[in-house]
Amino acid sequence: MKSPVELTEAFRAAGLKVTPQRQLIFRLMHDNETHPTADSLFATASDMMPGISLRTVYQTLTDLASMGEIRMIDVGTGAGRFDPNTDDHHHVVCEGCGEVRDVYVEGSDALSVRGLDGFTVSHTAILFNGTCSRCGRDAGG
Amino acid sequence: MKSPVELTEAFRAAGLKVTPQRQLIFRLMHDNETHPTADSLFATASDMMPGISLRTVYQTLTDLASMGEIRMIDVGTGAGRFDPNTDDHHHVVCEGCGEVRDVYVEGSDALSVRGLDGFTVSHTAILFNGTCSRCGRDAGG
DNA sequence: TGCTAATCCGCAACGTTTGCGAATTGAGAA
DNA sequence: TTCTCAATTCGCAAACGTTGCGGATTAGCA
Repeated sequence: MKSPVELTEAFRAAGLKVTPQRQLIFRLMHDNETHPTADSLFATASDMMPGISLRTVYQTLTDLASMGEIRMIDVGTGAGRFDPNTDDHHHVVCEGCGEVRDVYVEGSDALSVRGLDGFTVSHTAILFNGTCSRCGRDAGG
Repeated sequence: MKSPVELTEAFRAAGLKVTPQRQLIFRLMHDNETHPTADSLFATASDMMPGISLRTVYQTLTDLASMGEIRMIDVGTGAGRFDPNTDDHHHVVCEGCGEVRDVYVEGSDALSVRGLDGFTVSHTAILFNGTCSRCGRDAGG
């Protein structure tokens, strides 16, 4: 995603206003590799700006996503995650703690796929499920 | 998944009872390639057995899943889907009508993956998003 | 036939997300 | 700077999918 300064310009150019709430979310999402949920981002934002509403967090995240600056991802843990990394990549989620990390996959063009007849594929997502080093250690594995 | 008759044996062997409601769901799920949601299965079941509850449908699907007879899949369309196909396979979902079809992928062993360090991967899911032939035609594509 | 644990089912509750509307505010124009 | 108006904020309620609870019922075995 763009930097907070660039996002400010982009929002104004799109006829959207730049509010203190939005600027805070710009900063909290920039270079954020934790794949936060709307709620966890809301918790962090609330510490820095008491009174900000969850509704506004959702609103701004939706705006950023529709501008292509972030991506909403679904890793099957209930709540959606938001990812400022818009490069072509995939994800691994820890079944223990829910941590999500970016995964880069190459060579998928060489896959042999059967069953897509009639479908025009617009997007492919690979989701790895597993256990992170911390949870694997804690579980005595 | 096993046949309704085999499931009857398996349930009893596991100390679970075989009720008319469960037998109906066994039949409705057997060879079912529509990847139904709990609610759509409930609608079909209600036609054949008025009075059956959504709660029982969920319960039985959960039981079947924990016995490994079906799989619960999340294709990002809100409600979970249930799949009696327990072979190693993946899915494609139509962004227009929500239809889900099985997809078989070979050669994934040859993928070059970066970012899984520290993770013990237990399951990998590939989800294709796209448009089915019907929806593509309707959209004038 | 009788016993007992398993099941059924309706209801309420949960977590996530969105619609609504009144009050507020950003940002360009005057 | 002040004005103006559309965009935004925010709390509330509701939608959605799913699960917990508990009393009434029932399958399955002796």
